[in-house]
Amino acid sequence: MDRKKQALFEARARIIKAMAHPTRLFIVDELSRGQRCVYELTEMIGADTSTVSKHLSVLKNVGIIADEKRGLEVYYRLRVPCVLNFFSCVESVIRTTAKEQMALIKKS
Amino acid sequence: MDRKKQALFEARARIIKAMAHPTRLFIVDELSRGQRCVYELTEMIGADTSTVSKHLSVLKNVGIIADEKRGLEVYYRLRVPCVLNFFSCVESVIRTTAKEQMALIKKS
DNA sequence: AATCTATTTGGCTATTTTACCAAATAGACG
DNA sequence: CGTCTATTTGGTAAAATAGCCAAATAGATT
Repeated sequence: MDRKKQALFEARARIIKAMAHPTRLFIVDELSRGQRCVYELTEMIGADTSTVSKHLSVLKNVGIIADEKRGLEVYYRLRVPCVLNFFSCVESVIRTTAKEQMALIKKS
Repeated sequence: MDRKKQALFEARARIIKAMAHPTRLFIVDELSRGQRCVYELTEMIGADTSTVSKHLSVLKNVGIIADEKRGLEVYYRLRVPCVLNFFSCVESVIRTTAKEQMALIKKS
């Protein structure tokens, strides 16, 4: 694998890694329904504000979400909505696995 | 966030996390072009065989790839090809970010 | 200017992930 | 049977991640 290809896969991994956490997936899902500020998300998630803020910055750093300050609150929004497509594929991985396990159970 | 919703996002994160590594993205990409055995992948990747084997088992454990032993070799194949869709979205995240940075440079 | 509010940052610990080496396993083949 | 080959597993050290608390910031508001 040459240096260029390596760099490509590293760049891709950085973005996918940003999605690879339940809380951050929740945030992406929630933002797909509109802008939310930090304390709205914090309440729904039920973690420390600082924790939520850090999750938001992970998503922001790779460009998945964007923020905008309005008054005291900072509102976040989805910048690249196609990340929602991840979900349908992920569901299909889950379904495929479930189906196979079902088949195994029936056999035994 | 209730327990059920939490579990859903955890299940999804587990699958996305399996993709969140450059080497594993390379493997997925390579397997999209056909079955490969461990030493073929190891050669392309240029890491220890045991390292590659472990990456393969991460992908296999969540059901993204499947294996089949033939003779001495173990052949791996993509079980849920839709994971390739991740790439196009990831590219669009990269493109969006790049465009914005370009705009910033022009302004200054 | 002082204070209050929403958010971010720094610091710390616990946990997880990764990579390599060495050793174990599984099966093919002389 | 013993050996050779491809792969997996166990062990370990280094690095990355996640969560909380406390402290710092940035702006509004009085």
